[in-house]
Amino acid sequence: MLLQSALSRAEQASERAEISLTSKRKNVLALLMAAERPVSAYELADLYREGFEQSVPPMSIYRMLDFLTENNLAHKLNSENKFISCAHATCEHSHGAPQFLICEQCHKVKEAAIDKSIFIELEKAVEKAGFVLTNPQLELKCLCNECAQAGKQTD
Amino acid sequence: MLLQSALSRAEQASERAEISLTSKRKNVLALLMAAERPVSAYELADLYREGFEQSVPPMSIYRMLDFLTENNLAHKLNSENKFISCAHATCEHSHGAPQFLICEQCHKVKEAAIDKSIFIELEKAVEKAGFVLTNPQLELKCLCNECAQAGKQTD
DNA sequence: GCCGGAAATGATATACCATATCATTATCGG
DNA sequence: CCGATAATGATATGGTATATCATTTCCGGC
Ligand SMILES: [Zn+2]
Ligand SMILES: [Zn+2]
Ligand SMILES: [Zn+2]
Ligand SMILES: [Zn+2]
Repeated sequence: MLLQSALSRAEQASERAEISLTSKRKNVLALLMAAERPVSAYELADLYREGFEQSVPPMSIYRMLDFLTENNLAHKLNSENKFISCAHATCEHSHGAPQFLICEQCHKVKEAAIDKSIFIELEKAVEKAGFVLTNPQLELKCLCNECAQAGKQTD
Repeated sequence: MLLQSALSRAEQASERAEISLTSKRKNVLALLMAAERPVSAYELADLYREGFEQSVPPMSIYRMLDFLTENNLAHKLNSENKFISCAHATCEHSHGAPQFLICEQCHKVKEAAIDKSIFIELEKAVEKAGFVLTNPQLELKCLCNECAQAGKQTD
């Protein structure tokens, strides 16, 4: 079961991060990991009820998500109003500026670090325009190869 | 009055674009231009009532915004759930992939074209990850120089 | 000018996302 | 055990977005 392996991964992450990952936070993280796609806070509340047979109010989910995102165990996709587990939640990989490739068709998301050279060029361009980059997170609307392929056939 | 000059600019834009820019759409565009910052559809409904002494339901505002964004006269900032007039609404400048620098402090926004070399590198990186860039629009959380300066003093 | 279809707008309902606030419970060192 | 702090629950409310059907406006053909 996906949830099972996600749980053990969340366990590992919890041990690595020296932070108070309570059982509910861990469960929310596990649900995010099992989802493998962005989910909303309200969806998580539903998933929690179904997966753990306990009702958790959305308000609490939001707070747990705050915690998880502050600790880079999860991310918020601002352009989607959804959340996703960090691709590096289970490795010690230090967390740089993330970049999300979002398939507009199947909503699969791939997280990667922003390419170093791109990052530097971006910073330069921003500075030139009279701004300072503070919280770089790129969310790029794409098609995954599968969906791009499928699209071509029906064109 | 800002609205007045925005109206004439909207007029120009309307003439340039060979599209059916109705008077209400033009008014919404004028309001966006006068705002000079991102505004929500519901804010626009309020502004419309105040500015033109006529009540327009949010639903209609959304539709007019759809039209304006489809024709690159306005843009939606997906990460803010707000709308902004296109910086090139009044020039014949063909519209490439836009990039928005958003001041997290004062919410000023600057629109610029994505730097060509950055765009190419982005496309390469995306392709390498098994995706195809479809609708490139960068929304970068920044501080404008004024706010960055102000921030330093109070640190 | 009248007519009929298409486009635009209005009206209403509803779903979904997010936060504010106060109450309650869990946790932990002393 | 106590008191402080952190975490969670409960409730209310606000903000954003869409679905659907009704009405009006616009425009070309007659
Ligand atoms: Zn991450
Ligand atoms: Zn896909
Ligand atoms: Zn533009
Ligand atoms: Zn600023």
